[in-house]
Amino acid sequence: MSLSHAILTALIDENLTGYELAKQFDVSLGFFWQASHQQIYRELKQLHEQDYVAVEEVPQLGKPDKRVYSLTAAGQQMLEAWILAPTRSRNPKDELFIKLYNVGLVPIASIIAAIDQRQDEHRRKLALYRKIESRSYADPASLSDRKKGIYLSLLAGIRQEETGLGWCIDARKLLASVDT
Amino acid sequence: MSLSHAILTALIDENLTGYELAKQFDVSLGFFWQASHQQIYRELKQLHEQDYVAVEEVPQLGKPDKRVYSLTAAGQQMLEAWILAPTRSRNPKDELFIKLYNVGLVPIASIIAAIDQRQDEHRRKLALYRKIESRSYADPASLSDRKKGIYLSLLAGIRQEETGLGWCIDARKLLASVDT
DNA sequence: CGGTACATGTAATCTGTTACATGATTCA
DNA sequence: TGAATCATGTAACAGATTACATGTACCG
Repeated sequence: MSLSHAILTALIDENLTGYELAKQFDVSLGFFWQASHQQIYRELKQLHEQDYVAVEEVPQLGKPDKRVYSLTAAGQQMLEAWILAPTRSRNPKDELFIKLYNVGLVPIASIIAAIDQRQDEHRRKLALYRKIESRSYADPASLSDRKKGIYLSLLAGIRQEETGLGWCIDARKLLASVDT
Repeated sequence: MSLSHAILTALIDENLTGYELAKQFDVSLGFFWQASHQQIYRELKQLHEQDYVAVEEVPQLGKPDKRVYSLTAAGQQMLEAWILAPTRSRNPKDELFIKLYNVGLVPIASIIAAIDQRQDEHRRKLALYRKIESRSYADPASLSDRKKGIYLSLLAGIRQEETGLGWCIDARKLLASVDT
């Protein structure tokens, strides 16, 4: 599965602890692939058993010892092979649409409330992504190759949020004609 | 979880067998919530234990007996309560972006191939959604309330695919400036 | 004194995927 | 004859979520 590949990807540039990886998965890569710390620790254990990552134990004063993970040659090879393989497309799952199939069953206000909630989420994410864009990716053509790839992910995020936001507005308009 | 709610939603208008439900989950509702027949049979068993659905066994000639499921009053109440509750937003997971974070690690042609594959998927889905739109939802304002909800789901699908398709085209352009 | 950050994990449960299993009918 | 459709399921495994568990340090 792909959590392992996401972890290996994060380890290309820097060596990280499980804790630091979990934080990475709350931002950046985490915009497109989320994982909890429990998943990450479990996955790191398995990656280590297969020698795709190496560990260095770093004792610390007053804190638990750190376990700093780094990518091995085998790990990088595995990652490269996975990139060449066909990409599995995610099956979409969105509760909001199940709710929309039930217009007429419940007061329309409750459906509209769900759309408003979604609209807020889109707005928050869009603001965040645009901030990152203007800070680090203002001139895409002059970016390094690696940054171009990351920029394209960000661009996909921006457009998805814009599309979602626009849809929320139009959905509200159409639902205004529904009573109850 | 929401598979149960998707099943109850499908049972509002018609009584269905597990097999028929599985087919529904390949189209319509399935555009936004996918499930395999194994999941559906398991879920139906649980829904029945909780009395959210009722079963009628229908003997058939030459075929295995059918088990036709219908929504109970308790099931409908449960569904209504769920619609009123806050909508959990799905954590996004898309392998393609993990691959994009690795531009520079592998020949760029392999990343472009992944984008082309995605572009095809968008095109296929878009063509399908537009066909459904022109057949059944050409005049949104005149639809029944229930159909309006379903139409909005379809509209979201159409826009998502359009956005994805546009992104693929732009991604290809930017990656044209990357060598190797 | 309470909350947040640092830092690592286990256990139980819930979902999802893949493979296996059966058997009739219809269409090309 | 072989593939597709109808119709139901079990079993094993993989992946994700939620709750539990521990303990220090620093900031206000």
